[in-house]
Amino acid sequence: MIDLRLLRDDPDRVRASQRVRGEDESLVDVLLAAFDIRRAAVARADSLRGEQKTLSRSVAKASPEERPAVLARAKHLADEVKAAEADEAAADAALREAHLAVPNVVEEGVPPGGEDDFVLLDTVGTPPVIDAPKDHTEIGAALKAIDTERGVKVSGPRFYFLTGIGAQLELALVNLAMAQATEAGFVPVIAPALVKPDIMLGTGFLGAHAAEVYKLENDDLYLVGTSEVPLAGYHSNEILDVKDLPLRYAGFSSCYRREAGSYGKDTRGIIRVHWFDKVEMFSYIGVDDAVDEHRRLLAWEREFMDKLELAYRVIDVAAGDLGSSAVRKFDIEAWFPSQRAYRELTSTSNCSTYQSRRLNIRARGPQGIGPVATLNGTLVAVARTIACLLDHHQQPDGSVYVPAALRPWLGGREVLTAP
RNA sequence: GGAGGCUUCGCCUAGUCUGGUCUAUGGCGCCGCACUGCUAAUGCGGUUUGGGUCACAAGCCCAUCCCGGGUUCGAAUCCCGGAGCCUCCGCCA
Repeated sequence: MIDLRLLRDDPDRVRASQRVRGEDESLVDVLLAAFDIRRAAVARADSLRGEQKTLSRSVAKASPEERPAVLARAKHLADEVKAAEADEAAADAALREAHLAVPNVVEEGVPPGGEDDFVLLDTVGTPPVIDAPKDHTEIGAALKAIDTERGVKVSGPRFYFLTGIGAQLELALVNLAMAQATEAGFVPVIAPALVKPDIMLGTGFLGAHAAEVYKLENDDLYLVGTSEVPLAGYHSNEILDVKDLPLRYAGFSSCYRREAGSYGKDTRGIIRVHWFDKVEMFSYIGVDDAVDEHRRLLAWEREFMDKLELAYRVIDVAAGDLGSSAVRKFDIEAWFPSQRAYRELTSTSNCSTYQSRRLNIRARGPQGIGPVATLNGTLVAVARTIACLLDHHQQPDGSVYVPAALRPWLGGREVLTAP
């Protein structure tokens, strides 16, 4: 939900944001109009209610002779109030709808355009040169680490079992990520993967990407696609203390994605799956510090990539490819030798006050109560990272090299070999 | 799943039976001022949140007593529905 004051003061900035996102500029004017209509409706209902209050108080004081007349007037006024309140409610609903339809106002400097219009910020490491590289599905099967066949048998396409060293690899990655996050001052959190509708709506996932989300109809709950959702909801309807900011959480949870509209994409292996586990960084921070915090989240993501000894690049995602909550997004893409391509492994977004407004999260400081910014960043999306590790660190003899940082969590193993 | 109790502006609490300055009482905490070598104590004042008007000030106005409806000129208070918490019973791990 964008700041309506910003909209009123500088509607052109919001229009410009819509333009670089490739979205409808007229939504801005719809929102402006809805805002004006609501303000007028509120003013009218307020003043009628005020009159009614005064009049109804005078009923008790009225003498028996004047009472019938006063009552008659009061009754009439009560009808007017009722009508005005109905108008007010309708104007409120219209404003809300228009408000939800406008995505966050992008940060200055975000590249315009769509998926292919990203700007390359950095390239790290040298992609390994491998003769006839195998992909992670083949390697994972040989190591008895990934069982996609039985995943499909039991749960359907885009499901898998991690077994043996594969299961251990997940635990190792999660432990490594959690250790790094904890050392950086994040509070480790195990978060629920099912949330209520208002939380899902508040984080902005029921907008353009609603088709991506699993819903449990019988229970009116959603399966989260990332622990960003429960971590954003964690402080919903709360007034935080500015002294406590930034609040940083590292959430571990399972993540569920319908992958609607990605038919035929990455059908092999565990790069694109309906369920995976993830450690996500989440920050609540003062509005003025959000841009710096975004850079810090990116730095922590890079630190983790470095620990995994992967060749990767960092991109500044174009406006049209941002989620509705984000003002800016940086992705880290790691090298997959079997695909001869960089593929997204982590992603960090600055959501400024978009989520906190929807979720009613504020902070109290010396200057009173004000908005807070929320930001998120992936530390490790386990399945895809395992896929990358197997692919990237495969050896000619079929074994897989274990990055030094991961070894303590794998009983000191330096290579993974078939059991 | 069954029975009962509870939910008031940070926390605790008065008020609900008997609808009308409830424009919500008091305490704790917090903020400011005064007093005092310092601290503490004491005294005085302030302290829900959101919205409208407006300069995003002050002031004024509206809403807010778990949520949603209803009755009424008027609801914290009466009626209906829902949620959450607690206790007991049942069931399950």
